[in-house]
Amino acid sequence: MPVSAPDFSTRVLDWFDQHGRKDLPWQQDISPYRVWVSEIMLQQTQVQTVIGYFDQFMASFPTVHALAEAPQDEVLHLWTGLGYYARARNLHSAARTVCERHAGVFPTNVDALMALPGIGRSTAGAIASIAMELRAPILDGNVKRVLARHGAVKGWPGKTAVANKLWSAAERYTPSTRVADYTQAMMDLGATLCTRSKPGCPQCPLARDCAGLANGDPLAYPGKKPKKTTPVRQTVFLMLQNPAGEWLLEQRPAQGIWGGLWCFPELASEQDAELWCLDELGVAPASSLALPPFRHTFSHYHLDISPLHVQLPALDSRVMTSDRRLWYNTGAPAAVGLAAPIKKLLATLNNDHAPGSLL
DNA sequence: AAGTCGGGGGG
DNA sequence: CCCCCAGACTT
Repeated sequence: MPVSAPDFSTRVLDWFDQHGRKDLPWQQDISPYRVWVSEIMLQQTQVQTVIGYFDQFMASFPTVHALAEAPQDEVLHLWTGLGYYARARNLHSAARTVCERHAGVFPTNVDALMALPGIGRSTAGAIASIAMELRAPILDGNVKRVLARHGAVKGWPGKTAVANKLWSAAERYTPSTRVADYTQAMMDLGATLCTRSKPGCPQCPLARDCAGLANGDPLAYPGKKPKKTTPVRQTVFLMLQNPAGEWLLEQRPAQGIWGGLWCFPELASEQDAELWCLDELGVAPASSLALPPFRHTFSHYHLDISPLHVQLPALDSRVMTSDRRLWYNTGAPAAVGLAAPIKKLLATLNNDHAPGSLL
């Protein structure tokens, strides 16, 4: 039997009042700007991870104007390690749009929010409901799980037909009062109670009419994404160090992996190192040392990285004629974005400089 | 509809 | 190893 929408939302709200989280950083001093930044950071990223980034980002860019006026490198710097860097570039771009075309005020309807880069239907619904008390549904990973179980909606939500059913349920149950609390409640319910592998059905306010539970296998919902083999790619990180101890980094193009971040030059093979140095810098390496290879895993492929540490002789200043190259000083790091394995390698080598190290 | 885009936490 | 996370965008 279908539940009446008021009954559904009332039970969810009552549960939230008693058990929901209300002390997350972005739940304080709620504003469209703060909610927007948090929702972008939280896309495909767990709460615990975002907690380590949100306050620092807001301290650096307290207003949408501050964000709009910041250099992109600084935005990416504060995003380093969060992943999905297009989110940061889109956030920056959207901040400029809000300032230049909306006088610094966020639009107050879902369609106009969705017109901003990086804001899709679910994020627009979250901003509208949480920050503006507008009746707008969301459908993030948590809500998908709650609704798929409650309605026994079969299939993987990546399929349009399945997503449409879930959006329909989300729309139906979203109340017109206390929408902000309801939205927070549904995400919280999915994140803390209706979890992927160990749902707390006995404590759930929706257990009474949960079709997935009644079917005897709530874990079957939502359907799983079809898996396929992840390919392995190889690369060589050319870790060039000048006599001052600085590292040569290059900025990656905006499109593709690690867009806009700064990385070591990449080679197809260690054999290419000497030629690269001669062609690009006009000098031959003073010495080189292969470091232990390691694997970096993305969502869609593995990257086997072979770091090659190369010491350079003194060289002239022609190297820096490109604004997409810089000498990175780990003692006084530039405010730029670094890919996670680059950051890790630099940290490792710094530690290895401790007394007794061979490096 | 399928592919791309990170990094990390938990089982 | 596996799964997927307060998804959006491009092709």
